[in-house]
Parts: sequence; structure tokens; C-alpha cells
Amino acid sequence: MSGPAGTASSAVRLAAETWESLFRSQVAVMRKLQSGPAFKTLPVKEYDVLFTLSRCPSGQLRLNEINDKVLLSQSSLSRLVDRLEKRGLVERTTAPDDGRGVLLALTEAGSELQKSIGREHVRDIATLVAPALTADEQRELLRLTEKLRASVAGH
Amino acid sequence: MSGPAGTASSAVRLAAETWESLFRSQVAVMRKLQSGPAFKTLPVKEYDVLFTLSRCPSGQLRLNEINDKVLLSQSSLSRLVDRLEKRGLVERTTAPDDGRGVLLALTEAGSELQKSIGREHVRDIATLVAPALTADEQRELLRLTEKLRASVAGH
DNA sequence: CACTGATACATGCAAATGCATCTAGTTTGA
DNA sequence: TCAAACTAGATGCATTTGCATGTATCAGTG
Repeated sequence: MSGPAGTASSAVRLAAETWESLFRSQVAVMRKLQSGPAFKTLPVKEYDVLFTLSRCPSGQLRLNEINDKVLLSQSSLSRLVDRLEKRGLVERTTAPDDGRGVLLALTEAGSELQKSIGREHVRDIATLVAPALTADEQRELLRLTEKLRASVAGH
Repeated sequence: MSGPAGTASSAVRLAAETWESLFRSQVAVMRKLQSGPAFKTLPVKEYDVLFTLSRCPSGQLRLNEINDKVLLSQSSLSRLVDRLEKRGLVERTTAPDDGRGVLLALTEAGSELQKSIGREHVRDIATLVAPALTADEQRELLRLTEKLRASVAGH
């Protein structure tokens, strides 16, 4: 180890406590959000897929791209998409440049439902987050979590 | 609405983007962590219960207290504890002051396993978090997420 | 071009999850 | 004091999840 005695272990401890706190805050917020009326018609994870598609400029995403954003196994996502497709909220298309791939796109109904739930969802989020942190603190939290995410994603 | 036009809506947007970033970073980190070899012997959620018990000064927690920390329904936690109990990692006891309640405590084997997985888990966390954020940034992230959690938990 | 290995997604099946409900213990209030 | 309302946790059952594997396509090598 480098540095004075105890330095390495306290760095490890700080990282662990930081993650623990991030994780618990996520649990606390998510618990409140998913119990709200916005998700009576559609589970949060299914909404999340609709949301991700709605944010995408091209309007289409590969399943494996979506899988990076969501905490679900590949097979679970495949079946989640089955359910969305059965409800007419999304459409599967074979990727033009890769015969193995599947492109997913929102249908009109899917887009409507996403917007409808999204409006309420966003209000719920603000109700939880705005009283907890100042705007500056929110911006800092946004910056730090984005930095963490980018670093972790890039191995 | 108060303030100049647009203020309220941009406050809502900031809160939503902050939450989104927090959530995605949690997904990215958790995905890496749970795919590591530390969780071959025990799923993350089950480890989390052992960990929570290990942190508790009295060594015992009520099921409903544990349920606040974990993103699981009451019934799922009940059965998760069944599995831990079947493996001899925890013990259920009727709460002395409330006949409805159940106190959960680690067994010796449970404590051993938690420590063993915990050591590796903590190293994995540090490997992800330390290269991503400076110590000061980690402390700030810890502070902000703890503030958020506390605010949300207190309604 | 055939062949080997890798990638993207689907599917069979066992396990985990959540909703609704049940049981039992506790608190409330008339 | 006692019935009604409430709370903690367990359980039946249908849905969701993940692991292992299957199928189809792609990429690289001789």
C-alpha cells in the first residue's frame, strides 16, 4: 500500500459508505414513487422502457441498448417487451443492418401512455426531491451521479 | 405559481433529471456489483439483509424495520427470510414486547458469511467508485444522498 | 468457401415476487 | 371491559424473473 498507514482502508470505507448511501436513497425514493397512483396501470420497469424509447432521438432502440439502462436480465427484458407488445404499446422490428438484432419503437398508444404517466411521475419526483435539496445541491448531485455512471459504464 | 414564468417547470425538470441520473448510476453500479463472484453463493438481496443485521448495534431487527431498507414487498421479505433461515444464516424470534413482531438475528454462520462476502463486496465497490470520484466528491455525494434519503423517509 | 467462435435475442423451467387475504396480537374508544 | 379497528407477519396463487440453453445471424481464419 502507498501513503500513510490507514489511508487505503479509509479510502475503501469512504467508497463503500458513499455507495451504501446512494443505494439507500434510491430505495427510499423508488419505494415512494412506485407506490403512487401513476403506476397502477403499468409497472415501473415497463414504464421505464417506454420512457427510454421516448427519449431516444431516432425513436428506435436495440434491445441490448435498452438492457444497459435497466436492471433486468436479457431474458426478463425480452419477456417484458413481449408484454408491452401484447398490449400494443411497442413494436418489434428486425434491425436492417443486423439480422440478429431487434429494434423497438413506441406505437402511438405507447407514446400516449408514456406521456400520460410521465407527467404525473415527474410531479411525484419533484414533490420528493425539491423539498429535500436546493437547486444547487440537485445540480451537484446530478453532476456527481452522472460522473459516476459514466466512469462505471466505461469499465 | 410563484416566481417568473418558467421557474416552476424548470425546477420540476431539474428534480426529474437529478432523480433520473441518480437512478441510472445506481443501475450501472449495481449491475457490475451483482455480476461479481462475491454473489455466486448468495443473491444480493439476501446479502443485504445479512449486512443490515450486521450493522445493527443490538444485533436484532424487526422484519418491518428491515423492510424499510430494502426494495421488497413485505411478503417477499418474509419468504427471503424463510430461505435465509433454512440455510441457517438467521434466526427468527418472537419480539418480547409485541407478540405480533418477529426479531431477526444473524447466526454464527450468517455472520461469518456476511463478513466473508462483505470483504470482497467492499473491495468491488471501491474498485468502481474510487476511480470515478475524488474523496471530496464522494463525501459530497454521501452528504447529498443522505440528505435526500432522510427527507424522503420523513415523508 | 467451409468452419469456428461470438453475438442477439427467444424459450423451457424452476425460483422469486407481489397482490390479496388470512391469522394472531395489540390498541382504541364507547 | 369488550368489540371494532389496526398492525405484524405468513400464505395461496398468479405473474415475473433469471439461469441455462436453443436458434439464427455475424465476424474472423485457413
